[in-house]
Amino acid sequence: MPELPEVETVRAGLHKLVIGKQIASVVYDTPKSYPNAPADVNQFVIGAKILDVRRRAKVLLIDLSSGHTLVIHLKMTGQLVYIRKLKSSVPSPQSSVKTSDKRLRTDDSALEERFGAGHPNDSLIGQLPDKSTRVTFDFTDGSQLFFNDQRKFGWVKLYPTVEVPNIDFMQKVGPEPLGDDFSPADFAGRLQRRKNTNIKVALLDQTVIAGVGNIYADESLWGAKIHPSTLVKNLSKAQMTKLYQELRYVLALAIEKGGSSNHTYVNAEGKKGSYMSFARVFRRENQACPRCGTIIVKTRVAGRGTHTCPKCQKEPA
DNA sequence: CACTTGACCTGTCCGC
DNA sequence: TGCGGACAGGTCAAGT
Repeated sequence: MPELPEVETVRAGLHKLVIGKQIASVVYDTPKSYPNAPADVNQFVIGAKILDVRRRAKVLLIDLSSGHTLVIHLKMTGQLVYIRKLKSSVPSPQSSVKTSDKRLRTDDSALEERFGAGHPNDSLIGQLPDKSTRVTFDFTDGSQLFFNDQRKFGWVKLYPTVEVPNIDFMQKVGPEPLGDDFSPADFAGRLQRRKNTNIKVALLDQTVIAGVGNIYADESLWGAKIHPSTLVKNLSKAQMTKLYQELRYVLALAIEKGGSSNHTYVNAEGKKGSYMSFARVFRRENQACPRCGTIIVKTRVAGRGTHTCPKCQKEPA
């Protein structure tokens, strides 16, 4: 799920929902999900209020009144789901339906039904925590925030707020591609760090540019008519500028659409993203290229599933 | 060094 | 219907 637009969507949703809330208790499954000492969690999280929710690259930063910050990486399958407390908590009739039920996962009308009334996540009351829940934050007003992560790659970590800029990751990560001060020249300059590798690898390298993952790498390369295997050093200045424009375009569009989602994904506000219906190559193999009608192919570049139009994106010799 | 591969996990899908 | 294998939107560590 989460690349820059998805994490930004979660951030914006959380910002609306949890600022000012006070954390009453925290439950987590293993130290892997929350690698701080339990004593630190007790001292700096319990009782603290949420001051701000920020994002850098694909990482979420939740600033607490204790002077500490929760740093959260969702990796492949992480979600942050907020559930408010209902005045009278009536179990949803849907709650008896297992989430493994295919109809619930794929049928939009079922999702509409689930998210129809009140806060979109109200119908999840009683369904969380579930087996994917790694961390649960209980707020003093009875509402809850769940960190769910099927594949257990993600993590939550607590740092003193003033130390966050010094975290190794923060030191190394590249600039925000949507930043006002990020120019085509900056982009071309950063790419020179990886001039001997192919452009897809360079886009996915977080130290070159922050926040690009497999979806938006494929989408932007298609937009710029550049084959993912093209070596960075063989890109013309015009191609780099075009790629810069396309990258900014797809990232901004995806944020506007609430990110990408297939079936079950919902953000903190319980809304689905709709970028996938705008995707032009990603997961559209065997379908027509929207530009020229050629059948889109799926290959493997840099060990990642890669979608291209064989006509628009000429493979280097 | 720079680049590639495997590992981390669980779940789903596809072919036999 | 069951079972093995490949694959999934991310990043590290280890290997070449």
